[in-house]
Amino acid sequence: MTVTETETTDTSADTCAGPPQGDRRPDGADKYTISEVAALTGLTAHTLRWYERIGLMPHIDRSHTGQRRYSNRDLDWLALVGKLRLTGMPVADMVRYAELVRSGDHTYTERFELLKQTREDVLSRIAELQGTLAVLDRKISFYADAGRALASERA
Amino acid sequence: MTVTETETTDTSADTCAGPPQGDRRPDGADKYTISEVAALTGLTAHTLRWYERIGLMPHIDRSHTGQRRYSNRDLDWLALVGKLRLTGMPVADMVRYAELVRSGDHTYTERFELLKQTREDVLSRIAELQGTLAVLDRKISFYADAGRALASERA
DNA sequence: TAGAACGCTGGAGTGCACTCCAAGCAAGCG
DNA sequence: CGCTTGCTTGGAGTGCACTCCAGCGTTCTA
Repeated sequence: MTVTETETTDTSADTCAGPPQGDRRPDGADKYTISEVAALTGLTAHTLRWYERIGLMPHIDRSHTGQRRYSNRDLDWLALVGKLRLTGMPVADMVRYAELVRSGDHTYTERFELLKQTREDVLSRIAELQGTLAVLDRKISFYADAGRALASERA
Repeated sequence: MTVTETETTDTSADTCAGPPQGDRRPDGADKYTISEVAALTGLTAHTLRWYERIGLMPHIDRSHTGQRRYSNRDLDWLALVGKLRLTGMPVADMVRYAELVRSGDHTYTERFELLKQTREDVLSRIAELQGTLAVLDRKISFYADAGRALASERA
């Protein structure tokens, strides 16, 4: 048996997290221009082309005149990339992940490790941010008290 | 009444969060060279000088030969800056905050607002990261399942 | 007192993630 | 047909946050 999926069935599940980017065309009629994808993803056309150049995107279908035509599959991939970007993962690492996906099923373990590592990173980043919240709250309440003191002084 | 503190009594409280950067000299004997401060904060000497240049640090005391001599107060400030940096606040905003502190007590409200905004930003960043965790976990369990399937196939 | 180690300055360089530019082709419209 | 709009390319430019360099002076250790 071979697990017949390369980031398709589960990336479409991925999109259930994130903004309700609903306006998609049905599969088979899924041909988006670069500017449509830009509007859908919030990335610029420049960035989309750049992602392709650096190998973060698979090669995108072209129209008979050579213009890019993105598919729902591409949109799914971009949604995942968007999530990974939010984790703070460097672009180079995302490119590495993309390469693993392109290389086929035998890279499952490596992808698994990469994602687990990313998960750890996210967890510690959250902890870090919660640490800053504590400091922020202490300072905020200091200034709130100072404000109250000043107000009562004026009264 | 005037609240007689300019980021001193409460920044020393701030340091209770963060790594146990204990090896401090007592007040009065608190003169640190730039490389000591670098070791204490994890910043490079370059960065410390740069922080000063851009106005993120107050002017640091100098020895009779013109070398920087940092005080405990400076260390406290650096601890706060470190925390703000962890929030992802841009350096320009930290400089703005530093300017407010230098300008005196009448900027309390503005500092308060800035910190509250930062707090909001941190909160939404945490939420964002938790969103990415959901996606990561889904993908990780996909690969874990795939790994199990492959293993049972070999059995 | 020699030499290593540390510190000073202004300014240039680095790496990342875009971001923009110029020049040109292609499609749609009045 | 001309005009606008959208897309193409390789390569150059931008902004941020450092990071390093050259050339010099100072301070510590043997």
